[in-house]
Amino acid sequence: MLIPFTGPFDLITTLESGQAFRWRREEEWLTGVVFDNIIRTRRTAEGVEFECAPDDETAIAPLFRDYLRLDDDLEAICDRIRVDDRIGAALRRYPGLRVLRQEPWECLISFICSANNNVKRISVNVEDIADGFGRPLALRECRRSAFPSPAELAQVEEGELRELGLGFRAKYVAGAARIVAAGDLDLFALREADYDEALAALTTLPGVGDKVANCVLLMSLDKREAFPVDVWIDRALREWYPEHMVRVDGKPLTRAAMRPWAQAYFGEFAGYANQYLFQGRRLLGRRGDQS
DNA sequence: AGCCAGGCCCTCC
DNA sequence: GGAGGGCCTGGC
Repeated sequence: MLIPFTGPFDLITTLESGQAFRWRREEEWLTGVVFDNIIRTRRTAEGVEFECAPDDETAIAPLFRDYLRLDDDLEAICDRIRVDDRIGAALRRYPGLRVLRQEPWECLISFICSANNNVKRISVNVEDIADGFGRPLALRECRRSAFPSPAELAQVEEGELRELGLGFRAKYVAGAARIVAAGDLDLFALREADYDEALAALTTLPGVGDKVANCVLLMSLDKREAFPVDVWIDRALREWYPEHMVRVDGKPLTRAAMRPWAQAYFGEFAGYANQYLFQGRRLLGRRGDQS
């Protein structure tokens, strides 16, 4: 089925930008698991082509379109965040890169798993959680698993998660699952809450600090002003905005201070700026200079 | 061998 | 509020 779309959108770059961890690529095709479906998709000149299972494509199409945020006016957003030539260079380098609108629950657990971890192993962790405790899915010869619901994951012991290789994150995942499953935190309700309230709610969860919370807020809870500061953003800002990264006493800004600075500097779509800065700096490598 | 990976949490100042 | 250290695991 085709989702018609002729605007700016780079499907491969977006799905491989480290926002989501379950997409796998073969040539121009990407296969992932969203909305309890295996989805196989590619970009064409006419739009986004996809097939899915087990649900009907007509049922999944609007959800998948929403997931890809095709209704966001990307050019207008980029115009808003292009406040200098430094962010401007990153915007030019990755045309069509979008921020996803993911499922909050999986997004939350994924980024709890991201703590002091690398993208490759995060992907393995998330896949192992699904294979271990989620429903099996099939699309043609492809076999994957749905991401387990809060109720399903809440029944899993920390020890079982450690056996999967989650390490110290196992305790956080198990703890967060129990809280969400118990109804003590309604993730979807946070889409209606304002940024500060949603941030405060998320950071009550174990394993969720400012960085993880901002990832979940940006990538699944509609808070486009969210600005997660990780090691890559830390490097990007210090290298590209050095004059703004020193306090009046001469000491460097802490990460806690970098976020509000960036939100004020880039404005209401700071999260989009974050994604372009992240992409730009991450692809330079650990010690790479800008070139 | 040692450091690093999309941090969080706890302790101490 | 801010600095420092520990933490599972795997790769280079």
